[in-house]
Amino acid sequence: MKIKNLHRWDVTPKEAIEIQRNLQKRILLKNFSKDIHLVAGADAAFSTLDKLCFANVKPKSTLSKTKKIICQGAKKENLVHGAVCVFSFPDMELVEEKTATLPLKFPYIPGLLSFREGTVLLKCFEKIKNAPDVILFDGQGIMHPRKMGIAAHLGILLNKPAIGCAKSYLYGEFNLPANFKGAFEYVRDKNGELIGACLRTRKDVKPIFVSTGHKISLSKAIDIVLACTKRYRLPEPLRYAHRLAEITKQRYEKDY
DNA sequence: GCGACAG
DNA sequence: ATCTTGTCGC
Repeated sequence: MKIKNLHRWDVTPKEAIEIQRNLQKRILLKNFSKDIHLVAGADAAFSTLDKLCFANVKPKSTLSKTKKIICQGAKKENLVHGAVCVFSFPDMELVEEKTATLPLKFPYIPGLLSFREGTVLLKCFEKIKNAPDVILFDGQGIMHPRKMGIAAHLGILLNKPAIGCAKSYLYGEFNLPANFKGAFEYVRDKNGELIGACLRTRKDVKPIFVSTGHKISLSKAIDIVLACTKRYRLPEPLRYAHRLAEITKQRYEKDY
C-alpha cells in the first residue's frame, strides 16, 4: 500500500502535538466507503529484552588480569512488533497478514499513542498487497482530546477509511449503554459535539469505544464493527492482529 | 493545584 | 502494554 509522507516520526512529545494539530484539518468524516469486501485489523505488541554485553570482572588479586565476560542485564532493548491482517467481509476469512518489528523510540503518553505504534504499523501496511476498504485500529479515532487518535492519524496517511476501536476510555462524556449486544450511547466532547459511541459488542461484557478515524461516518463504523464481531468482545480482525503481533514478539524472544 | 489518562 | 494465580462459568 502507498503511504503519504506528511511528517517526521523522530519527534518530541511537544512536536507530536503540533503535528496532530496540523493533521487534524485533514480528517474527513463523510462516508467514502462504497462496497466493502476487505477489512483490515492493526495492532502492536511490545517486548523488553536483556541485551547481551561485555563487562569487566575485577581481579581478586593484583596478580590476575582483568577479564572480559559476556553478561546480561546491563542494557535493555525495547522493541515494538506490528501486525496487520486483511479479512474478507462479511465472511471474516483471512486473506493476508504482514508483520514488522522496530526499535521502540517513543514513550507511552496518553493522547500520543500513534507516535509509539504508528511507525511499525505503517511498515506492515507497506507490505500489504490487498488494499482493504476499511481499517480497524486498536485505539481511538476522533474520540480524542485533539480529535487525532491513531485511527484518524493512520487513516489520513494511508488515505483509507479507518475506525477507532478502543478497549477503554480516553476522552469524552457519555452514559453506559444497556446490557445487550448492539446497544450503544453516543459520546460527546465538552461542547456537546458528537465524537463517537460507547458500544456493547456482547451481553455482560464491558463496552468498547468506537469512533470515526477517517473517511467514514459513525453509524457506518458501528455497523462494520458489529458485523465483524462474532463471539468475542473485539471484532475478528483486531483479535487476529493482536494474536499475530504477540506471536511475532514471541519469535523474537525465542531467537534471542 | 488536582484528577484523568487509548496501548 | 506487561507483570502474574486462581477462579467463575459455559
